[in-house]
Amino acid sequence: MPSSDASVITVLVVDDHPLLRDGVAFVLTGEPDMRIVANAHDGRSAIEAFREHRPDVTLMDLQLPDMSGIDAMRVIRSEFPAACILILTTYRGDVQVARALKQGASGFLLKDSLRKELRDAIRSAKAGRRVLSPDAASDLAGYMSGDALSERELQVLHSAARGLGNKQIAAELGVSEDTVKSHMKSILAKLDANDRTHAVVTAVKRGIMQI
Amino acid sequence: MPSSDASVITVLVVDDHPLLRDGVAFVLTGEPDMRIVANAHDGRSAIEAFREHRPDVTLMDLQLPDMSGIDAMRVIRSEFPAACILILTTYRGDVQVARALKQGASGFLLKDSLRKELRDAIRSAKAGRRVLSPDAASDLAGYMSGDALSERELQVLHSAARGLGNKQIAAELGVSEDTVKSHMKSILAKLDANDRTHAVVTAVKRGIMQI
DNA sequence: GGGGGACTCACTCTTTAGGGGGAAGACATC
DNA sequence: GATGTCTTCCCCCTAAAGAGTGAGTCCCCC
Repeated sequence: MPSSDASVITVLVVDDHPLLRDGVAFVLTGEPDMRIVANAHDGRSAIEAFREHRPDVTLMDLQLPDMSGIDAMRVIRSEFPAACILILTTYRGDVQVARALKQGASGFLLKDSLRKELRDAIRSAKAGRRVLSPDAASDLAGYMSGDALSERELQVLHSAARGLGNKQIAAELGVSEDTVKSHMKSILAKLDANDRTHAVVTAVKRGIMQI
Repeated sequence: MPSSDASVITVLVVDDHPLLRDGVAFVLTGEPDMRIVANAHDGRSAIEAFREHRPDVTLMDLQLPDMSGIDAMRVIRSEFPAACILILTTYRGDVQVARALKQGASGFLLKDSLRKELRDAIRSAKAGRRVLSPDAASDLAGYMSGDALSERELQVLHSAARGLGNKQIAAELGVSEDTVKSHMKSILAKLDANDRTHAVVTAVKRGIMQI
């Protein structure tokens, strides 16, 4: 999906914060080899904007009002498998980043990236290279290597965060209370948490879970 | 503390995200009556920048790497009581906003404010008016009217979020375990939570607490 | 085929959490 | 003075959580 002018990288910016979009615009202003062709503030408009403009590079926030950036990316890449999408993330150590990379993101950038990093990232993405913010990359390595919670454990923790007791969680998941307790023990051990409250907080801090 | 040119509003931007600072710069570029005289990425440099430039209006993020925006504001206003400081906040319903207003902030703006809102807010602040983002104002009213947690209750909840049990919290606060239990009962009632885990999650969701 | 997770369930045990009620002093407000 | 909230503390009780230990079935990978 080339742009109309082969020498210019066309960019779509997807973020729900106008000021951040303006910041990107500011950084890219004056760069002769890139041009913002569209902005979007949510997932739906991002998908529409992509269909209309076929940008070379899309900067996509993970947190959008209507859907996650990952879902928007999935839709776009299902239609345009060659779409080049860079994830913008606010928080260091966001576990979503790993999921996004698995699903074809071209890389990710912390929102507190410097101007040069942003410009370099866009050019690298256009060139087909994977782009990883150095700061974020170390975090990624951190929780990739660390004890990851299993799917079932995540389900248990999510239910616990909703204020459910072990018995209620067991009913919800269709298992025995002992099983839930067993999962919870693993969770506490993996997260090095003192109790379920601490576990939820730790998981949120590490980006393992969103609340 | 007037600027060198009385017809121009001098602005100091304090935020740890370069892209957001650039966004503000982008929005203010082309406005003949305002000029960014300095940027700062943390509290310390914000205070220094204020001393050096005496801006008419300061845009201050609440979350800074080295100290809270409120602390930075307090230092600045202790030296320059007439300092005009607008709080920038990312999250709707941030309870910190109420505290900032009490301590002399000129107003607050959500970071997803539109360009016009930002420009208007700066001019209003310079003119001595209080500025409240409409969206944020309703949130403010919401948790002002709702069952607010007392200081002590917040302390208990914070300790609980760190994985402490009632006994440990009691030791930390220098009170009896029964007192902590009593506070926790109030917390659960006020937040309509099933247990402490749910209470922490609810408090974070409502912006009452940060983790 | 063996090792290692993940998921499941069971048992016992101690500690903790949470619900109920009551009460007192400090302090501000009306 | 009365009202109300905050903070502190006490009693009771049941239900729940967490620690320890063991064990069965999967399934994947080496």
